[in-house]
Amino acid sequence: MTGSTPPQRRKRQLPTTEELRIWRDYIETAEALGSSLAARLQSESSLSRGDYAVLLALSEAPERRMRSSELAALIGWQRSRLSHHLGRMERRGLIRREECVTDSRGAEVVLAPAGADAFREATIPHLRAVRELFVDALTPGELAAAGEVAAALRRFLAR
Amino acid sequence: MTGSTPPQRRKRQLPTTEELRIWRDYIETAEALGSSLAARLQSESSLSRGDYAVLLALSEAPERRMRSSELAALIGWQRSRLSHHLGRMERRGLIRREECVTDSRGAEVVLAPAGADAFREATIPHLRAVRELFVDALTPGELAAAGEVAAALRRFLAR
DNA sequence: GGTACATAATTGACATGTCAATCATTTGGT
DNA sequence: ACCAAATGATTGACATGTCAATTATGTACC
Repeated sequence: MTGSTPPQRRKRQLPTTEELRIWRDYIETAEALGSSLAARLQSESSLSRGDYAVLLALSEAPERRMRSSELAALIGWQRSRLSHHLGRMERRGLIRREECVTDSRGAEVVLAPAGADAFREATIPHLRAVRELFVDALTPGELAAAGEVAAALRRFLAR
Repeated sequence: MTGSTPPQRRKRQLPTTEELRIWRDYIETAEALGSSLAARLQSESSLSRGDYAVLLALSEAPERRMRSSELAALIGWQRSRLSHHLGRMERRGLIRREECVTDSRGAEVVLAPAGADAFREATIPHLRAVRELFVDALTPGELAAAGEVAAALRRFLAR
């Protein structure tokens, strides 16, 4: 050690108490919201948030099918996470996996009828929950601010 | 069905496309930030975010000990989650559990020396990560807005 | 055409989280 | 004092998530 670090320098490296308070508020609130939403989804539809994300992506995909790694990228999951989750969903009959014609390493994930049904039934309750837990809690200005904050964080993270 | 729902009515119940976009942005960004932070903590210190939350609370508690359910309430966990987690932390020597003198149903969680060490070593890297991933991504105005949004959501959720 | 490397996806081991059930103790009402 | 209900905490079963290793196939290049 060649000398002590002056306080000004430390302040540039580490968050202030106030910044830290906001961070904790931010992340804990988002996590609490996430679990509330997951609990409502679970109780109202027998789908988990993960199931819902997968089924939503497949519902919107052309032919209701998608390459496994595209799907992973689209919903932002690690491939191994998706693979495990698809295994569970396949056992429940929500999706099927088929070999890919153009690349025999690849797999295509296909929305199964039971998956489409489950998704359709879950949609309205899920959207209602988003409104009740998130949208209704914020003024229009706060909502817009939330969007800007998320966008800024996302840009920075993807940088 | 007695008739179709007029659009005005649906709009009051379900989020608009734009509101939904903001919701997804909000929750996915927070989750991505959470896992980035967890990954950095893990690689720089051998503590998980859960470990860190428990050790932080204990570090700040008088006598560095706390009743198990107080701890759960403080960090916002279900008791069973805490119980499982404490079991794992106890096996690693980070905390100890002692019987409570005033209530023999209860347990007290005590910060163990190894836990205090691990926490101390993890703190600086963790705070640095918070700054680099969160604080540095936002302007002062955005930071304040993030705080207000979190507060509003929290008030509404706790209502 | 064969070898090295990259890519797609799965697997196994294990950490983490949720839910419902359980157990022991305390508390409140009579 | 007694019993019923509430409380504190743990447990078991199982769903979910991460990491590193593995398998199989494609691609580049000499």
